[in-house]
Parts: sequence; C-alpha cells; structure tokens
Amino acid sequence: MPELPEVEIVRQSLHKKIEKKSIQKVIIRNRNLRFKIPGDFESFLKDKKIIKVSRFSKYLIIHFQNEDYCLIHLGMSGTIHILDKKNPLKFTNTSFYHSPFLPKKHNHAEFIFNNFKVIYNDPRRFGFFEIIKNNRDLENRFKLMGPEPFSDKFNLNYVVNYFKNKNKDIKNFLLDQRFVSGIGNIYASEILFASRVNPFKKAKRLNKNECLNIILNSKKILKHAINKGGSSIRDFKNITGDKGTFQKEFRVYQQDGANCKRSNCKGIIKKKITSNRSTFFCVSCQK
DNA sequence: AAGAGGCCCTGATAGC
DNA sequence: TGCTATCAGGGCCTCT
Repeated sequence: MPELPEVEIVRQSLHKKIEKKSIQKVIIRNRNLRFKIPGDFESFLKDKKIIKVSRFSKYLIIHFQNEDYCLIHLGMSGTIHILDKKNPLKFTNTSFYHSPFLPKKHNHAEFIFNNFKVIYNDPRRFGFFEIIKNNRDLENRFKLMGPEPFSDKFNLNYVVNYFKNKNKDIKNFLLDQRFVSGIGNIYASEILFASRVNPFKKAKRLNKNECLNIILNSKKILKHAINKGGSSIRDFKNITGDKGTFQKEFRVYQQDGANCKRSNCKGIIKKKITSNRSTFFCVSCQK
C-alpha cells in the first residue's frame, strides 16, 4: 500500500518515537522477507543510537551514529507498530493495512528499546531491510532512482526531455521509479485525472502543458495526501491513532462505475488493467 | 535497450 | 459452509 505520503506519515511518527533512543536488542521472528534478513542483522543493530529517521521515496532511512544506516521498505503490506510496555493495551498505530491492534501473525522483527518495542509486520513479505555502512553507499543506493515529485529536479525540462521518443504510456512512467520516485498505483491515477490526461497516452505524445500539469499535480496531490495523513484503504477499527483520510478524497481510484466528479463532465469512471495494475480514469475528460 | 509481463506472498472478498 | 478465483499500496527479473 504505502506510497510516498503513507511512508512519510510513518516516518514522522517513528522519528518522534525513536529519535535519540538506543536499540537494546533486536529479535527476528521470521527472516523471510523480499530479501532474507541477514544473520548478523541483530548484532549489527544492538546498542545503536538513532540520530533521526528520514525518508527517500518509499524508503525509510534510520540514521545511526558513525554513518551507519538501516533502510526499511514496507512493500505492499508492511506496517510498523509501536508497543508501549508501560501501557500494554495502548498501541500507536502506524498501519495503513491492518487493524491498529498488533497482529499476531507475520511479525518479522522486534526492535526493543528501553520501555517500548517497534514491531515490523508484513503478511505478504514484499518489504525488506537493508543495512548501509557509510555515506557514500547511501548516496549510491538511490543514484539510479528518479527525483521525488517535490524536488526542483522534477521540472518541465526534465520531463519533456525524458519523454522524447518514449513509447511507454504515461501511467507506467508515473509508476517507474527511475523516472520519478515515490508515486504508486493510487496517486498515479489521481494525478492523471487531475491533469486531464489519459493514462494510456504515450509519453512522447504529451504536450508541454500536459507535462506541466502532471508535474504540478504530482507535487500538489502528494502534499495534500501527507496533510491528510495518507490514504487508509483497508479497515481501521477502534482507533484514535494515525488514521489517514485521503481515501475520502479519491476522485477516480476504486471509483469505477461512478459518475465523473469533475463539474460539467458527464463521463463515467472506468477501470482498466495494464501491467497487472488497475488504472482508473474518466472516459470523457481525460484525453 | 526500451517495454511488456511474470512473479514473489498472504489474506480479504466475491461468486458459486 | 466451503470451495475456487480474483485482486491488493511494489519492484525485481527475464524475455523479446
């Protein structure tokens, strides 16, 4: 689930909770993630003090002293839960997929701090951890990825040049992390709707104005989603924690069959599958 | 070498 | 009720 806005919301709460704290111990319950958790993971993280939690694209970056880092990618179903020992019944929810209550199954890793635990849960196992041991490796790690939508590098020149002679359709480019980093399947559809651009239009056929609209709407929609706490598209029950509300503002995602929400448009929202992913768009106003 | 498609995995839901 | 099929926020790998 988690696209850039949801990962940012997780980052904010995680940073607040673990900044300047030390990991006392790491317990691995299940090493099988997208990439197997290495055998020395626990010993490497033991007694490490967290400087801060930052983010690039959909990656959380835990900063330790001495240029050590741990990347966390949540994949499709990864969630991070904070379990407070002093209040064992109270959970700080950073989940967008599951019930806020700590799931019993699929806890892969537990990070034990002085008086609380951080738990990584991931039913589908598409997420992963990655240890990075110096600044240069951290820079190189993201070198092949495109700029974030918010970056000044994601501008008209960049996009127009990138799209020259490109036959791939625009929806697939928004999902292509080498072109732009952090957009996923929900926001790609929403951005193209806001830009009035048909998702299946070939990138090289887009004019300057359409490119500009896509750029501006990418920045605007992701920022708005962050302000709304991200999108929570699966059930939340009995929670007063970090629940996103941007799903209430979806204009096309999961809206197939509905009337187009753009005033003066009489179109219907349709769903089409490309590259194994659903795409939602208005048949009338997205040309 | 760009682009399309398969695949990793579990769980929720729909349909019979 | 219980089965089977389909779909889900991502991204890596292979094939053409």
